[in-house]
Amino acid sequence: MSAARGNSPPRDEPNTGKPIRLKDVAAHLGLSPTTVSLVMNRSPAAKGIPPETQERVRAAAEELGYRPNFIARSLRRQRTFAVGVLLPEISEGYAAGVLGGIEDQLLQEGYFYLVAGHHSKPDLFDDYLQLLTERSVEGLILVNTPIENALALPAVAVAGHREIEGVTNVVIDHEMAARLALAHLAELGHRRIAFFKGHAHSADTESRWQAIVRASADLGLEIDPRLTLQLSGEPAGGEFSPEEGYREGDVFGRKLLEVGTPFTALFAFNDVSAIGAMHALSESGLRIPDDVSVVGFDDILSAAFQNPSLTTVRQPLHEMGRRAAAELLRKLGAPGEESPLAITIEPELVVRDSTGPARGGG
Amino acid sequence: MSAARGNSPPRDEPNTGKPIRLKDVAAHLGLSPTTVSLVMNRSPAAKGIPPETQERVRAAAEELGYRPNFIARSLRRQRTFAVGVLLPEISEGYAAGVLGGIEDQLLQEGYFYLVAGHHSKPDLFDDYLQLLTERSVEGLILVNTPIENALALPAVAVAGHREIEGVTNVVIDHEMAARLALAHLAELGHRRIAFFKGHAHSADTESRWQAIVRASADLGLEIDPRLTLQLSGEPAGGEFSPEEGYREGDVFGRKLLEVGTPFTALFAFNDVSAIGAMHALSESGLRIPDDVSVVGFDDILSAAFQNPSLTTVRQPLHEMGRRAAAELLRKLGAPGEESPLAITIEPELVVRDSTGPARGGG
DNA sequence: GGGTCGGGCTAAATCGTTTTAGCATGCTAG
DNA sequence: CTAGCATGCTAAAACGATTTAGCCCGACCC
Repeated sequence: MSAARGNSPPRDEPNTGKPIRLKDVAAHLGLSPTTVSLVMNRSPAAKGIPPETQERVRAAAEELGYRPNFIARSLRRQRTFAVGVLLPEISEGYAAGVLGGIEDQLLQEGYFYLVAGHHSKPDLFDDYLQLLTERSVEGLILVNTPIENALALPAVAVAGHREIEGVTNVVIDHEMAARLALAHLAELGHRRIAFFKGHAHSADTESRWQAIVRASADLGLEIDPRLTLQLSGEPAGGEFSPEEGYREGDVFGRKLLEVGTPFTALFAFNDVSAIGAMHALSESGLRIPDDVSVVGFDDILSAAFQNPSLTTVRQPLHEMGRRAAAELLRKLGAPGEESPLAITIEPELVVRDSTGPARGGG
Repeated sequence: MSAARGNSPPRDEPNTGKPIRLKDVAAHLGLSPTTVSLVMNRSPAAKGIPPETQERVRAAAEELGYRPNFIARSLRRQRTFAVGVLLPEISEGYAAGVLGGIEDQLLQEGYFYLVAGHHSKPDLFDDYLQLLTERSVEGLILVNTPIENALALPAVAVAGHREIEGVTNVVIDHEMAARLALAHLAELGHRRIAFFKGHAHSADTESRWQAIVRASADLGLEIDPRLTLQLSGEPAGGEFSPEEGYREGDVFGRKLLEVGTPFTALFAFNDVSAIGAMHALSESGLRIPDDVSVVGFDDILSAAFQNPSLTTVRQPLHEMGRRAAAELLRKLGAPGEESPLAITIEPELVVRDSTGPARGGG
């Protein structure tokens, strides 16, 4: 016999053909699938298997290029290491930012995720919830997605609208946001500050406004109702388009001027309305920041590209996504435990060129 | 017996407890799992089952709230209806736009997808490729992701750098892009046009430049080498940051002025460099578009928010994502068939306020 | 009356793992 | 000499579907 030399047949199929199954490794070694499984998973039950055998198994697995089939494993263990993410639309800046953070955290922890964009249509929303559940995701992250009923799975919401039993909300610390922005303006000598309030149906509107009222009081600033305008655009269940917001800011900037009450600064509800207002103001011959300082909210990409660049309160979207994912994984790991109703994230003031010393004031 | 009336026991567990299995439905009906499976899947083999029984099965499934377990089904059928998406980073505008299109197309066709952001690190890239493969994705979409070797799965690349055996590239039609932009400028009377060329290692740079050269010739425009600047920033394997690009555009805008050769229009390589250049130009006292017209490329969100708003060649990112996904699904559906090496997408000229009639020209 | 046919199902194998329960074998202790 | 106990493994039953190969029974044909 010429093939008596090695302990494996002389055929050479390293990576070719079908993937290697656990059974193949076992057969290759003359062991049972059980043993191989035990070793590969470093199961506590493998303590009865001598180190030498374990080494043999691992070497064979490596040599044959064995990759466990995740589907089969999921079926047996009833774990998919996947979570579902529901959001209005990926290409929208807010959601993309948050999703980036979710992604980082999840992949780092060995999870994957399935995303469904419901385009703010409630029926699609239910459908996708159904589909994700069928795919056996272990938990859910809702970004800017209103829900009606309690969910069957552990869930975390970012920019959640309602409070739902068992769903943790990740929200920005509005108190801090208001304090940062107003303290900055106050320091620059501003006393007469105009405000854009958010849309009536946005979750953030009321809490942010309350925070502004409190912070103003703390800083000894008076809020003039004539300088407080409520943005009107009715976001159809979700976000409104940038163009819309921009135009609205433009309109409201003009309205502000029509009021006739003098002011030296504007704290807008978000960056798009701030940018619109900047247009309106500079078209009326006012110079920013010499005549009027403007502060936005969000720190969207274009905030830095404005002329002048926009001072704004940054929502750390990435961080919010990370925290949401981390919290969800914590819930998954500790099913019994109580989980917080809300997680607050600290905003950051980004000072750029749209704010400067008050004109008449200091 | 008091329970002799109905054909099902009087307990009422509609949704409570564990999910319903196929076996449960079968038991409930006194049929075999085989029959139920055949009916539920509308298998051709179910033609032997009388419509009446089929109706009974479907009614029971509905009543019990049966939802097939996707994992089990995937294992048996060796189909996951999932594809993997590799991209540098979600929060980057380009990738988010494309991903939005991918998402729309895939969900519409009943597929889900797993995303992995490799942050332009080649080792992470390989790891994720491995992980996605283990999860049995059926195909891959690479967004702005360079690969070295052929892939084991059907794949489509968006903004692919190299040509790889078996990978279809989705690319923008640079010929058309150049023609649109230059015809627009020519129509406005511009003859002396400055250009920013892309970075040396960007895949688009060369083909777009060639297209510009050809389109110029066709339109009877001369390209002045003194007015042709090559952007220098070396994007470390991926995209460079907006701030960087913006600053670079600023610098190159200034350089352009230093050259001293007169020009009435600038066609930049992308929007961020165009925006930077607009800054530099207006700081030097030139008015846009009265003195100089500027055309960008990409149509990023902030393009519309500039002052003046930027005329630009839009890359339909969403559409590119859609097409990529559609092509991948086609490949999956027709494994043998040859597939195109490239799919070209038509760009669109978005005329805004940064372009106007040439000053001296007439 | 026996063979054939087709209608209406079902048994059992399979997908690739994990996991529970236990089987040989040899050694030691009594 | 045998009970007891490690040691080193394995058989087989899950997980929840799909799918192949038939089975049983009654009707029809000659």
